[in-house]
Amino acid sequence: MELNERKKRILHAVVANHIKTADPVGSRTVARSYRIGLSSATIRNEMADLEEMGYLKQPHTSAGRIPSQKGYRYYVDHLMSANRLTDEERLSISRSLGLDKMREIEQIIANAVKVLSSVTNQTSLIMGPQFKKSTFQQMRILPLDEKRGLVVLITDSGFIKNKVIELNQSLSPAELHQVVSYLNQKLYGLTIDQVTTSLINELKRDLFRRLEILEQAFILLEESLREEQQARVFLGGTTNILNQPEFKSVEKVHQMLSLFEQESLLFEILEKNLSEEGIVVKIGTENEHEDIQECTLITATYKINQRILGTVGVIGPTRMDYQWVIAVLRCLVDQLNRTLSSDLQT
Amino acid sequence: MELNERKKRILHAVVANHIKTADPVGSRTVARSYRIGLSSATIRNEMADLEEMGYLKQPHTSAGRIPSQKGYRYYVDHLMSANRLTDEERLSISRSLGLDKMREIEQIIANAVKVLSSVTNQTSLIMGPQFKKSTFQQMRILPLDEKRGLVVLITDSGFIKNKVIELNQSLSPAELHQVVSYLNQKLYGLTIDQVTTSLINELKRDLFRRLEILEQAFILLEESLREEQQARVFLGGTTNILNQPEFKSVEKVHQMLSLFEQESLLFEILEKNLSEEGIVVKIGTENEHEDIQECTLITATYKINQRILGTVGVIGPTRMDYQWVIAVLRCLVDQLNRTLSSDLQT
DNA sequence: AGTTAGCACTCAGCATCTAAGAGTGCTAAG
DNA sequence: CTTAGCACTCTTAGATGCTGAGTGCTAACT
Repeated sequence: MELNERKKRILHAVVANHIKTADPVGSRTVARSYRIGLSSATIRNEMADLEEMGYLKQPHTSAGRIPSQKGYRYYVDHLMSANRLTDEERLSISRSLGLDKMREIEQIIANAVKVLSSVTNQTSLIMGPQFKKSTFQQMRILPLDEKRGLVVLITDSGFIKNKVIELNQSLSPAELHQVVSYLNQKLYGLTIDQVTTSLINELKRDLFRRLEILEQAFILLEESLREEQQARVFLGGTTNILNQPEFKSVEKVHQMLSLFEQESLLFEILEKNLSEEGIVVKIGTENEHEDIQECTLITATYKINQRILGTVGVIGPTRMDYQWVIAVLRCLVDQLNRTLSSDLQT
Repeated sequence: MELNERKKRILHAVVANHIKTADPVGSRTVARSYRIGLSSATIRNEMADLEEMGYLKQPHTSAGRIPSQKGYRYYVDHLMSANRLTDEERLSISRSLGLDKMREIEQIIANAVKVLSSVTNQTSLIMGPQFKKSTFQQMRILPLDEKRGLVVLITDSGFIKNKVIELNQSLSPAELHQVVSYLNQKLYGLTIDQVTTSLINELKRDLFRRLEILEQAFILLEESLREEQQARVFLGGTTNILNQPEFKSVEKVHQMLSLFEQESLLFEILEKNLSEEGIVVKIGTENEHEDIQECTLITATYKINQRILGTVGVIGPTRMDYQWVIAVLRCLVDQLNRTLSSDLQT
């Protein structure tokens, strides 16, 4: 089953050429452009072999060959050289990320996705940091007037959530302070999804006398738990797919764009790759979701202080410049990780 | 220049029919479907007149007529009956808005745009409430630890902004409190865009001794001023334009979608209509921005406590179901206004 | 054995053509 | 003023033919 050297070179040539031109590539093109030193007839025979083995396919009887999904997979796994970016390229990415100027994590994320899509010329998507995976750091209640207060919830990784609540029962500042410090003590260091309803109930029991204010204060926690269970997905360069010749028909565009509008679906797709570290390439039907089985999805995870926060990726037709996209993605994630870990450290 | 009754009816028939079918409508269709009691020949003559007067046009020599921009304008201004929604329709919109369950203004806005696009089957857009038009209500500084504090800025209309700042100089709680109450006193009731740099500088002079902490605290104000000058624009149903036959070519789709990606441009477009109360219909070249001169934009403003907060609108091809869209938009804005004013009142 | 040249064959893409159908404008009669 | 009738125009869809790119096969060559 292993390909000999010559077949590898021919497969490589076909894939590379097709990625560049989007056209089926014929034996003559391979013979001419890549110095293999063989005639087109020989290459024709080899290509016929490769087709039989499933690495190439013909869109119609008398056209050149295009890589099959298996062909792309082999290319990614064995043929493609790891393209390191030049220093200028890295610098340019770094500059447009503008990480030095940003403070808020959402801002950084939203900007990263823009950069990624414009550099790769594909659609890119990034899962915002998962709130429920952040750890509780502290909670404060800030009285606004007699009847209302502001609950502020702070986690590591730069999340601050707040909510105006109504204080049905007026507590003295001292009492309020007592409640809050009790909560802080109990919750410190837990991740948000460890703050289960049962834990909340337990705390409620302990503090039964201040139940009413607790009720209100915990609405924030519970709502956060519910709403933010699905972190936001940021999209960039959705219109880039329109530049790809494989999306010249309006129906296909429609299909993709409708998918892009369903944030929850995108989230599911990205979440699948949350566990694996490093870069993951899913080609065609390797993707579970039906609507993207004609696409390739390349993802990587980004971290803060060694903890995986979310997934960032690029989606496009299976004919994609794998080398370039992977190199860019790697560079971007590197920089993200570094900045997030140093800057937002608490 | 005034159209006689018969011409009006014919124009009405042509516009209504074309809105429904997207095809050019011929004299025979008008004669048949609408009980005008005239033969197609007579109607042909009248249509020729209407064309000469600029209300209709022919896409090519031997096709039916389609309304010109002027024709649509006349339809909207004089022919269209104000379509009141049925109670079920109003209820259905109300339910899907789910205003009773929402708390945060951004959430309400983001949901409203979804509802609007799905009900009208067009792309809809809504300008988030303009932060700079909200009035300052109070500011607090919440010490987190020795070196850091959380600045919280609260306006009416439900805005809460916050930011972690570093306190270079440790102030005693009492001093901090003093600074903060001074600021609150000075700023209360001002809109954010009245908090100009010169005012800030003035305050700085007054408080020169606490300059350093002020410096940090005001970063929040200044950044808010800058960043949020452009409120967010929320989009819904961007792919709906793909259902419209006028967007069957990929280039046009590309043009529109690229426009949709430029938030700042959308903002400008919406901002133009911020001053006018009620529903504004801009047809074709009545829009200033070039890229939407083949479209119609219908907008309305929404308010909180009598103050205009932002603009919500629907965009689509000039062939649009004006009656329906206007009715829906009116209903939606009504409900928004009512909920915002009662719920978020402070 | 493996490689290569040559040749017949296939097929998408493009342009050209035709027929059908829809709709108009004009004219003359009601 | 209205209408029937007719010639004319123009789009659309389907059919036809041509061209170029590319293949598969065979036979000759190394």
